[in-house]
Amino acid sequence: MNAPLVTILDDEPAIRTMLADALEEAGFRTLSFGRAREFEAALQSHTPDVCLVDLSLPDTDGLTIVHRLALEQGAIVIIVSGRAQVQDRVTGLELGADDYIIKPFDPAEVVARVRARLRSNKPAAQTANTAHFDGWRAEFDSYMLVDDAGEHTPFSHAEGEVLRLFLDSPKRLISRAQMQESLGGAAGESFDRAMDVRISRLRTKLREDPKNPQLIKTIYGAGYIFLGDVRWN
Amino acid sequence: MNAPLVTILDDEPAIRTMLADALEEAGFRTLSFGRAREFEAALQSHTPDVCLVDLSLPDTDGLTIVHRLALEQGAIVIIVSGRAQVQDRVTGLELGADDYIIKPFDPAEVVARVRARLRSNKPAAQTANTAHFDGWRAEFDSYMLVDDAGEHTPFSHAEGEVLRLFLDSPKRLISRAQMQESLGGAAGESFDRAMDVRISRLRTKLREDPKNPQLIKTIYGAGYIFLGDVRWN
DNA sequence: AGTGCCTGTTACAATTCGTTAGATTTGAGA
DNA sequence: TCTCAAATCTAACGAATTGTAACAGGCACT
Repeated sequence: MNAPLVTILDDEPAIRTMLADALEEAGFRTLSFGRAREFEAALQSHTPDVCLVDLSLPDTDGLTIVHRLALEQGAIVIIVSGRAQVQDRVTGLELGADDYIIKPFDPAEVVARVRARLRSNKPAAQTANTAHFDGWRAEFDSYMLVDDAGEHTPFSHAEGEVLRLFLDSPKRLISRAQMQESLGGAAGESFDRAMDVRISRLRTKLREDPKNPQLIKTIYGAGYIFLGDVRWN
Repeated sequence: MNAPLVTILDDEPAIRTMLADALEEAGFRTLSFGRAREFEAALQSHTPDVCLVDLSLPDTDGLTIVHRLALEQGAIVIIVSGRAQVQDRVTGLELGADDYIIKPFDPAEVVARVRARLRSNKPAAQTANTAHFDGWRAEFDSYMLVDDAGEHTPFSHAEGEVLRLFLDSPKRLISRAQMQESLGGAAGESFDRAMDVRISRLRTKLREDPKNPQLIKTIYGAGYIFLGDVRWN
């Protein structure tokens, strides 16, 4: 549970420090780079949660970096650029950037936009504590499930662990082994039975039809898969 | 598989039509509203993928709507506002908005930002996991077969393995040896019997006439061939 | 102690899926 | 066309896996 890491790639030192100061003030960790080469080298050992990228770099075309980061590595990329033309912004976003901020900017807005991206984009970099899916809202602060009609159903800590695991990796098979490891997996003898029971109880609270569950599917001999359009907020 | 639905909430008709035109041109469905009351009424029957919201509305404070949409309904909210102060933007984003676009805007940029939000919210660039063939749809995420009439039939993991093999190589002979290898081919003695049974069960779910199967043909002494116009999606 | 909640354990029911076995189909050769 | 062995189909059985109701211990609060 470290603070999210934000990388800054800009050739102007003044901008780097301005951004770094504002972001660290807001509680983020930062790494700054003036050249694409250094930045790419650092990626070997760090995995940033958000990448701020300036388009006009001395050694590379910024758009190439954006494309590689966003589409190949799946990172959250925010372009911070002096190019203010609409066409620049459109192509930047089309190339996979998640946001496009124009210089000159106010550091407070950058922080707000970084937060907004972290909030909803990648569950891996959790900062949010509420998830929405298929007419449900899961509030991990208050341990509550809320349905369309606003009806509240509490869930326990153990149930929340399973639910969080599902909501972090929707539409992907999660094996029993993974579950045991992620959760309090002191792999006991019949520990897998306990997992079954947790899931059964969670299913009940989600009002799943036992004969035909829509959200939590069992894959015989493999594990479970959570189907649901998850959005963290 | 509908086009994403974008709602527009703005009290100026000119802006509504400008946005609607650009978004529909780009392939989205749109719904426009001039007042918060109408918009909220429409939410009862529609669930938009993205909500564009103007902050200055005649009948309500726009921020209230943003807050409710984002935090309670979990919608993607983009504020489109004439208020250009940094403080407005920060509070808007802080309240849960996913983006903040300042008037006057270029419709092309709005489209690009809507796309960016939809893109990043759909995680795990799905490798094609749904196939269509001869009035059927096979959903490998949810382990469901869906017929023309929309009736759902679940298929098991083992059945899905066979089905996927067929759908990957339609109209081509698949020998038993290939099947054993592709699937969990711990080639036992009577393992081919197991394969028979899998196919038999799959045929039942596809409502094949045992005397005259249309989709899965047996080639005596050679293997099986799947006839069907497969289109992956 | 008493009450209520959480959570693992147990026991049994239900499901999945390979195996078995008998029925049916296929195709080569008479 | 007829015969027969091999190949295939599928109902039925059973081992392994999973679902869940019921029970029990632990913990917090009265």
